[in-house]
Amino acid sequence: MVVADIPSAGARKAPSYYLRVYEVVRSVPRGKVVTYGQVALLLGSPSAARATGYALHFLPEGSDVPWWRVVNASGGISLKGRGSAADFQRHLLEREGVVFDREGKIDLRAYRWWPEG
DNA sequence: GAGATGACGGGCT
DNA sequence: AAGCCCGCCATCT
Repeated sequence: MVVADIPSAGARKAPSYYLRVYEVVRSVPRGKVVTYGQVALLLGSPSAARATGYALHFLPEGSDVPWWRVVNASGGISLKGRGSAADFQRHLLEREGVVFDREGKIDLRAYRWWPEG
């Protein structure tokens, strides 16, 4: 499924949770990252981390949403099971200057981004 | 409306 | 440190 296929995408009322996830992710500056749970928190649903990941799951490649700037709470990449995809995300982040440690994780204390600051 | 899904998170072992 | 388990959520069938 692609973003254009999301039922609520054309609704005039409040954007679906998915669309709001995209908005938050789009605001993450280059070289910075946020976690799934963090996005959920910013949207007012502290426990919707899973739904957040599910939302990015539908993102098409040509999207203007920098999905690769979203990592899990451990500072690691969650696209396991999709092997190449995980490597791709890491590549995109490194390209922005994000450094991974030997465990394949990044230092959230240094890269985590919050709105308005 | 019930059951299944998934790029999560936190706690416990 | 690495798994395993269970709770959470928005969505899809």
